[in-house]
Amino acid sequence: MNKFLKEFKDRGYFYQCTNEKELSALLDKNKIQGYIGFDCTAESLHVGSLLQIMCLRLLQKNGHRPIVLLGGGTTRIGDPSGKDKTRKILSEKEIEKNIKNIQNILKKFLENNDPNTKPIFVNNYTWLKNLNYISFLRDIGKHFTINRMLTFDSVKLRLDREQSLSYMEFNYMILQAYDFLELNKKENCVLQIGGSDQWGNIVNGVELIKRYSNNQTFGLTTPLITLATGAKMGKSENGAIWLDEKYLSAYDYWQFWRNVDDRDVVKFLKMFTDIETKEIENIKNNNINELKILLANKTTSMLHGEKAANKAELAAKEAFSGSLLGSNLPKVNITSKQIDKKINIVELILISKLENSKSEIRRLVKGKAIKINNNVITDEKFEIKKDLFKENYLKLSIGKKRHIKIEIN
RNA sequence: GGAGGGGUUCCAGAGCGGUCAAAUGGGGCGGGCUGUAAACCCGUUGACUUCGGUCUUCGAAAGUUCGAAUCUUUCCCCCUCCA
Repeated sequence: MNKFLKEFKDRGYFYQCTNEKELSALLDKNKIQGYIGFDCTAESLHVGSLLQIMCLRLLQKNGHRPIVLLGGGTTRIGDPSGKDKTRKILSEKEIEKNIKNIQNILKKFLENNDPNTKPIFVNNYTWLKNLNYISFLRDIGKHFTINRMLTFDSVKLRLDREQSLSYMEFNYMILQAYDFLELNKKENCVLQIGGSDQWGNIVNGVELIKRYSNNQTFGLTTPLITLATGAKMGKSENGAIWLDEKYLSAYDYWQFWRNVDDRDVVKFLKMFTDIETKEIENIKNNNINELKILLANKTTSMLHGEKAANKAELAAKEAFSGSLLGSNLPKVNITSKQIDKKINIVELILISKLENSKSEIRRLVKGKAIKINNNVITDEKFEIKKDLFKENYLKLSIGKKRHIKIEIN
């Protein structure tokens, strides 16, 4: 089997392929262009997209060129795959903003200087916006039969549940197929990778290209990743695990990986780090907590840089060891004036923005969840005095996992 | 187009004139145990509070009533069955 495909499987990325044998042969013979499309509905990507990104990196690692397709056009329509309801349609401005943001994140993972594997970023709006309805129907539409389209899950499931599917959404798969055709023509792209829910859309593209230009192309899908607990990956207690520092700090990102379920650690090392699979086999019986730290360091370095990862690790050590005060923790500033006004613990937490409900903070105090410099605060009227600040800052903790540094300036 | 059923707090789902800030389960949060894991146990889960209470919530608006999530009217939205 081809080296890329083998690793693709070893790492747990593989779910389905349109023609594995021939794809393997092609990859042995040529360096190719492969693409993944990213939806631009959200303002940023979260870990749910990380597997797709890793696929592109693997492609790159094997000397092939990744193409990132940003769905500026298709996001204006909305993919019905896996959705019960029509999504709200975003404004042009929002989509443009999202594209920029998402592209910046992807660059962190894919940008390099090798002319052969340097990623190509394209926005399908550039070709979709100019389509002429009549000629599109004649050239492209004639290759699709309604009979077949109705059998695809994205359509079938909606119809089975008698949930309405607009004509606009119904066309989504045709547009995605057309994207593939366009990339095949323009960039000689012969492979589309996507999540398992994209299978129907991908197959449509492969078939369209076959009929339209008689070129052979391939589709490859990745499985839906579920956590050991059965939950979908990507959400945490505090919301989505964003890949954008603006929405989730490097420290919190590191914490997300540090806190994965024991049963998921090795799987995630394979999926989300560049550590060679052989190496992972060798170390997989090491201390589980060491492995989690390794996972957190690797994933965080990849996204936020090694420096940020090291800092997060150090901060975590300080936060959880209990002895040090945690100078590397995320910090919130407070003015000397604010303290002179005699603020209490509730107000301090409000300032820290860790919580924004006084009732909730009072509840936490009652539950012995609040600590200042590792000492439990039991009185909600506890006054914040200057002598609590050692070397200009104090450590504020909520529960076992949330720690920050409050600094006077 | 005809006939029914329904919209309740993060989700599912009970309540069907006062005892309802609203059962129960899930999820979340906190505590305990531990390893920043899992499992388990306990507490908590609208906001504000001088901890006495106060204010805002049960699709939207108006009304009946001393009192409404609960009754009436109109409107909006969903679902099921028939055509």
